[in-house]
Amino acid sequence: MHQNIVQAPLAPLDRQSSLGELAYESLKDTIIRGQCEPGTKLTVRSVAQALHVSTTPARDAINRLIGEGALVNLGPKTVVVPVLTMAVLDEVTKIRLALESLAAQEATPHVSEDDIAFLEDTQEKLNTALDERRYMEVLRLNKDFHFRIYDRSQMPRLVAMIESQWLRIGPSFNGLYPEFAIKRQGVANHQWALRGLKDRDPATVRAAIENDLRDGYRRLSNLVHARGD
Amino acid sequence: MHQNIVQAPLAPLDRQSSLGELAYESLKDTIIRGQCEPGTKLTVRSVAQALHVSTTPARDAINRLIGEGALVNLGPKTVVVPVLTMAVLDEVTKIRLALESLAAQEATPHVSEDDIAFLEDTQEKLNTALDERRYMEVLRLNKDFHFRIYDRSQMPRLVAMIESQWLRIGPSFNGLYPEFAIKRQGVANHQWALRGLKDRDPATVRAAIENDLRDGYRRLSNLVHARGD
DNA sequence: AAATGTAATTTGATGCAACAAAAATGTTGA
DNA sequence: TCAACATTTTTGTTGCATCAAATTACATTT
Repeated sequence: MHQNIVQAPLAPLDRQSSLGELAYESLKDTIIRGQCEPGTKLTVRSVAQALHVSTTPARDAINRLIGEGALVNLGPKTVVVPVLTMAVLDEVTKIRLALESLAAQEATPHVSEDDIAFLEDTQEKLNTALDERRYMEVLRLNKDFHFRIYDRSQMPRLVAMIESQWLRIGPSFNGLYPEFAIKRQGVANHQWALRGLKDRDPATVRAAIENDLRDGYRRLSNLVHARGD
Repeated sequence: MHQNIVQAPLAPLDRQSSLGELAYESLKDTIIRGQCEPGTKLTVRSVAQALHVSTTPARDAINRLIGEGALVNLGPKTVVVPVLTMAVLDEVTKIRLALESLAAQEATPHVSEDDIAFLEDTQEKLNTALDERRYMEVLRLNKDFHFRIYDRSQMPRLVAMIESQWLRIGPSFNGLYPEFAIKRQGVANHQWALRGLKDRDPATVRAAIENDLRDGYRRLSNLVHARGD
């Protein structure tokens, strides 16, 4: 029995860079969107078939995602999209607090007028999307907001590490409860961060981001608890 | 012209788990020991030949190490052991401060009597090795000391992230200047950390580890600067 | 000599087949 | 009905041939 795990939301795989790279991007995108229900088994051959490539690029993509923690190796022949447990959420949150507050703090001196304009624009769109209950877009805009700041830290390795932490949490919620991921309270934190950026005050930006993460943690931990029924 | 890049210090590759896993461990060990001079090109075929495996496991190992940042992809067909620049050292140090201070702090409440005994024993051996100028062993013992603490944080993902930061710095010094990596001042920091662990005072342990990292940073940055001649 | 163009070689990527390990399935016996 | 066993299928791993791209070596010209 061949499970067709990954089919609908696949990019057509235009040929630009290597197939392994494209397979990785496509698979990652599918996972981060929550299109693969956590717990779903992934096999080399099913991924290869879904992406219309041979086993080698599929294997590469899976291995890479395992390395990032976006997939986990349960048994000897079972890789799955991990189900977020309370223990993992706690650990990832602590890691995120350490990394993202560092990025926010380091970014502050390097934020330009253009960055501020982009962030204000993004926040406005975010508010609109929130009003109109377009939650998937809210998630995307929220990510844009955060990473525009982090990018300015000029610490590319740090940004990559932060991304892989988001990749650990996203799959369990983005597809299932997008409406819970962001709420009104997040807006206040973003405004607070924007104020800190304009004032070029790293401590304020840091505090605002930390508060944003803590708020998010509370909502997510409620969901994890609720799921235990 | 076939450069035999990785030859002497290769483990014989006994067959226990997958070849890819063994190739990864062997190659990683070679790199971390500084046996591959930074800047050295690695090719799939040369690694495969050195490890007496086919190209597939060799490719897997290289890809995995690229993912971890232990190897970098310069050109389209050139992966090298990265040469540590000042920019990278600065970034990695900031990341390490964030991650390792978190690990030290979280570990403190979970440290047992056995852990303390191990740490004191390790520190004693470290002092001896330092006196007898067995610097490679000093490096190993220093790593044992730090990671025994970090392990107790009960945050396995965090520990893995810390390890990959060590992997970014080690290759450029362990093989070249092992005598500079640890000095007397490190001893005081370790004793300070031990005191904090015995008192179960997370703030002290955290401060001691941070100080240890900062001392290490000063020494390493001197080396990086000196190398610019 | 230095620059330039061309041929030979090296190299990563990719697909594929074979194999052994592990699951899944089916069957038997109580 | 369920547990234990045997069989079939699935699956990751590994090695290898092929191909196109990239690098290197070399010859030619200025």
